Amino acid sequence: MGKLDLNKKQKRESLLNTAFHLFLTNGIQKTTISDIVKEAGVAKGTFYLYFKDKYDIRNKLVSYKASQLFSAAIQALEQEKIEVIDDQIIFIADYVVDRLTEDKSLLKFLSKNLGWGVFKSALISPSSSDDANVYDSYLQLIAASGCEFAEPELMLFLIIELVGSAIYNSILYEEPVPIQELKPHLYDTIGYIIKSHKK
Amino acid sequence: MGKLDLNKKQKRESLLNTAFHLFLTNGIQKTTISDIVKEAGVAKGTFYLYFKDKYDIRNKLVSYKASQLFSAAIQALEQEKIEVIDDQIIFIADYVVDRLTEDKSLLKFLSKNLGWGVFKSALISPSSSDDANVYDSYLQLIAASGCEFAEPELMLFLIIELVGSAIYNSILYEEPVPIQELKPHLYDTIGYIIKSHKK
Amino acid sequence: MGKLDLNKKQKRESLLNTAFHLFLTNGIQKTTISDIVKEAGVAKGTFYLYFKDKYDIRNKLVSYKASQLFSAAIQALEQEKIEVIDDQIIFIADYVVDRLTEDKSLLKFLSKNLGWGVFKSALISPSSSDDANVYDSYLQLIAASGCEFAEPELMLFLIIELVGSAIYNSILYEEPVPIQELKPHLYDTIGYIIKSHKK
Amino acid sequence: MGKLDLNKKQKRESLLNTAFHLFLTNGIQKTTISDIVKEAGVAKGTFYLYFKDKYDIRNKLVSYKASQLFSAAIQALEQEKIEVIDDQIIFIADYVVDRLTEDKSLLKFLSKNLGWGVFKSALISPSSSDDANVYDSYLQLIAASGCEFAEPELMLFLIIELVGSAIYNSILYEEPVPIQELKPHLYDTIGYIIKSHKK
DNA sequence: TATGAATGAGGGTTCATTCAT
DNA sequence: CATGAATGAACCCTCATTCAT
Repeated sequence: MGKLDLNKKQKRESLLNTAFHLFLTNGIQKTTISDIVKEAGVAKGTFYLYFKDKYDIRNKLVSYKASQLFSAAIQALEQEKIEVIDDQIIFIADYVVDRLTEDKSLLKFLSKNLGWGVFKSALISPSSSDDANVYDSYLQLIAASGCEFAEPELMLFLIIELVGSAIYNSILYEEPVPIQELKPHLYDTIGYIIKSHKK
Repeated sequence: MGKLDLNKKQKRESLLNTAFHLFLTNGIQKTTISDIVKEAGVAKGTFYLYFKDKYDIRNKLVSYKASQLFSAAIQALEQEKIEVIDDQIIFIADYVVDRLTEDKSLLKFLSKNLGWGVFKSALISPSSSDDANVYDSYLQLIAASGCEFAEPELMLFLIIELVGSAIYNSILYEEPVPIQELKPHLYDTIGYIIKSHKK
Repeated sequence: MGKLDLNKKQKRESLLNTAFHLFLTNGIQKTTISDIVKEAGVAKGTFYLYFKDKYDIRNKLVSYKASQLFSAAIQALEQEKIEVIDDQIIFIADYVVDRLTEDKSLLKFLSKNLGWGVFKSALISPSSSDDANVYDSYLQLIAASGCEFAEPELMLFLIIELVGSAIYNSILYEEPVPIQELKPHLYDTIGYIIKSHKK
Repeated sequence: MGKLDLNKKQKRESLLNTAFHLFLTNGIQKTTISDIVKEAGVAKGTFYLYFKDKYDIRNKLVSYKASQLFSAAIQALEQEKIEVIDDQIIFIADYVVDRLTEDKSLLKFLSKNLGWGVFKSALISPSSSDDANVYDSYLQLIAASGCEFAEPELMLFLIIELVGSAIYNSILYEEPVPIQELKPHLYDTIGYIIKSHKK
């Protein structure tokens, strides 16, 4: 990779990092392209060499951050010796919940922008080629579980939607209960969803 | 009520209706105050006599529309002879889901703006005094059910979040499955959540 | 004076007092008619029954307050036993300076709006008929002094302009020197102006 | 200086000239940014690349014009063979008064906006680096005069305030006397102020 | 590739004034 | 006399986007 290419990559990275930082701090609406390029230290026109507009860079960030989060969860799972698929999935959910409890800005950012559509496309075709394909890992877990599931995709969908939307208020506003109190009910329900999908 | 007061109420209603219509058609971001007043047939300054800004009118609409929707569901329930609390709640959920399936614009509008916080405040203290207090009705159902529930609020929260977020993709994009296919799983899970909260 | 007339007069007074208070607090530019009527407790239309616009009420206030200030100075002079005209004028100047040092808001208000034109018309034809004619009092002082002055009006003009503009920075910003330090130079110069006008 | 920089400077100048012209013609309050950019032939946004708001451009103009005026007076003084400091200062005052008598718009503009604070900062730190420091020139005159003065700054302050405020009505409204009639009294008083500050 | 000055439509908001009640 | 809802022109300012360098 030549020096110029490196420079190019650095500019892009700088824009991505800066945008992420500003999105978390001030929200997407209140972040302007001017803000991003000023903090990234590049000229305004340069932004348009790499991204179509503000929402282009947002989508790329959502994909990247979601992919990163789930990859880390799966890696952590591999360190553990959890055999049962039910427990494996709950472990991943718990990992993600904990991570988002620590990083509330990330929670806000992902919750507001991560629908099932973005989620699937993000995890199936990760932005960087060397990133793992998270959805594949999920299917492998299922396959290796020894159980058969009627509709694994639907099952994942239900879990994701339940968790994704319930933790938002619980973590940010402790409403209707704090996250630690919510967890048992959440994981209990996840357990039921999994069980009910087993053939 | 004098003629003037009547006129005032009409202006307000006109603004609310117009704003609702434009929010559904073009989205909130792309709807400007100019658009609203132009279509409502009032002067720009008049808007500011009734609402603080665009988000004030949105919040009032969300409250009003959500309250309306759930009130209708509860009224419909009263026409039926459903005894068991589990079935009553699922009936309400089903009524709401059907209504939102018919009116996808309303689905979009409410889904994007109706978090648990807004939801509760909307249903507990409805904007119009003659509106029913939906949350009270829920508590009455619980009380009349003959069962005791550990945490009825948390139970409702889980159901609302699960349904509210899952139906969005299913209705609008038939992803991962169309709503008719999703329903059995959804109501099955709701049933489990209710059961697990019974003392 | 009938009850209705009294009410009328009260409304007018209320508007004047409120406007004065708001002009001092927020400045004239930033005071709106809405602010005035809201604080005065009358309807918006009522304002236009008494005053043409914001600048009409300002002019009336400037006249009134200036007239009041100088009348008080002349009254205070009459309590003293000062014989010489030079000392009499300096006494008046000193009284006014002290009063404006205490009430910096009044200083700002008058300094910004009291040119020689407004000043003369204010003091020659006071708003209320029972108010003293300050300029007449000045001429009487001159007449009673036993001295003859070449151009008493010009003399007063020079004194007013010198004092009026010099004390502004001195009182408000202590620039270039605090008012107590400025006074001797000021009164010394006034003394010279008077002396040089004596025939 | 590149072509771009030149263009930039021209835009800025164009805005300054246009604003000055409009401020004189219509007053500052009634001049809008729209007016300025329209007449300057640039886009609205361009204004904000060079100035913060209307008052920013006004302050820069006041500084610039005042600096220009006094520099010219000092240059004119250098052409003359006036030895005595008293006469030198009166020469400068007279030059300024004559200039403002010719250009009544400039008189209005400076009188309304040139307090002692603005004045000093304008003349001590001129906007353009190649502009003379007028206040320094004044101090040099004092130093070269052979006299010692107790408080030269205070002396200048008194003269400036007296002249600055007295000529306004005299030039514009010939009140209480036309400027030619006022001059002898004015310069007489200035002479006294100078004399009284000599040690 | 990279720049950043320039654009200008259009956003939200204010407020003096009117007039039917 | 008094009201205050309604007006709507006009304001300031932002900011995504372009394009000559």
